[in-house]
Amino acid sequence: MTSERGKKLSDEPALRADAQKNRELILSAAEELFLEKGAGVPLEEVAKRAGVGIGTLYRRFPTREALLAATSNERFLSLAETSRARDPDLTPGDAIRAYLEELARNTSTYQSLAASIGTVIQCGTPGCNAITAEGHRLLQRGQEAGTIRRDVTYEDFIYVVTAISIAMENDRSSKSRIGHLVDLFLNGINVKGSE
Amino acid sequence: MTSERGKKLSDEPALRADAQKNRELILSAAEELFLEKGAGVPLEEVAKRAGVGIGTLYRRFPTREALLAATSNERFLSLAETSRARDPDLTPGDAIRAYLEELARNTSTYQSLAASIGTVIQCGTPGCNAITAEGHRLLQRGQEAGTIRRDVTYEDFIYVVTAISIAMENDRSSKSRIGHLVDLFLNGINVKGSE
DNA sequence: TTATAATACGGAGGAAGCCTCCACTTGACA
DNA sequence: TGTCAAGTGGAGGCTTCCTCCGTATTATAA
Repeated sequence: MTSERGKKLSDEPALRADAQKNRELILSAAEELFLEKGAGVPLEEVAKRAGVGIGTLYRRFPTREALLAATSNERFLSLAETSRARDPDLTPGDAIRAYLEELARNTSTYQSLAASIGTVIQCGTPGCNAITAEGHRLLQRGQEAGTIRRDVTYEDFIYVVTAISIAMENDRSSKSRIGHLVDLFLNGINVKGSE
Repeated sequence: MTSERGKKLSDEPALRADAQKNRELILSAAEELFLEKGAGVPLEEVAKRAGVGIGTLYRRFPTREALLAATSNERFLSLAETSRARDPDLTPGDAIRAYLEELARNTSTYQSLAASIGTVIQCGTPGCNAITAEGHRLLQRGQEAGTIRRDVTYEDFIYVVTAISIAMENDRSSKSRIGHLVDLFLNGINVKGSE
């Protein structure tokens, strides 16, 4: 729903040592449980596994999305980094293909994350910012090269990732369909039906 | 989640008069509240507005999805009917475009319906069956005409409708983007980038 | 009609989650 | 070592879900 909370910009006053430790306990408990039971796992269960009170969890991560963004932070950073690194070797279209496939695969890491990935990705963590910036960059590059339709927006990327991730959730066996679905979209956004 | 419940096939033993009346009271209360407050409205509130007990509501509609499918029944029937009727006047691609746009618009009728439309549409009501059959028909027609890629499935239609509807919910201003997003998808599933 | 059996009703109540609030504890720093 | 801002935790209030079962109503057979 909302997404204006969970500001994780670096104007933060630096955590006290114990708080920092708890933050990390919460993050690894959350990571475990999201993997085991999906993004909808009761937050009380996360707090319990982390060995902290529920109040502590909520103070640090005011929303579930903030916690999801935090546990995804490193994956997002590395995804953006990888994308930037391989960029010179690929055509604009192939770079976008790789980006979308990885983002979709990533979103399928936690069951039930799909529907909220659009919100999560706006949480303002370094990872979220990096991945968003990289997406914009790839899109712009593709459009400047004249191979991507001008009316495509970055939001379209997110919609596609959402659709694909939902598909993955409904049919676990279809991991291989990520490529197929990205393909359809790419075929759609190309200026000419190249492929 | 599950979707095996809520069988609405006509092997039902016919409702008693009072039960039939209550069923209708529930349906109109639900329709009102879904419109006012979205598909996530508390079912107890629906029961209250209908003037029946919560137990009665659950006996008639074992899941929220069953209730959603029931309130959508007539819209689905008419959507399928309309699609069938205009079919001869349109190319296969345009018929699919119209179908997807209307289904997406329809799904945006109730706020928060998007995420579960895939489940709702499998509930087995006459409307659900009609709309599913029509989608399969359109897809097959397009593929036989050679204008739609062979590797596209009906599930792809549902994923796209889901993603578009989620997009609508996240960004109220983008009602007009339905056409754009359907367009990208269609451009993608065409054998050649026709358009 | 009336009796009776199958249907249906309704809402109390237990379970689960969410999130806030605040009395108490602890770390940082002078 | 004293001070106090920062941090803690979990009780408790709230919402929603859904089941269960004693009571009530309808259909039908006699």
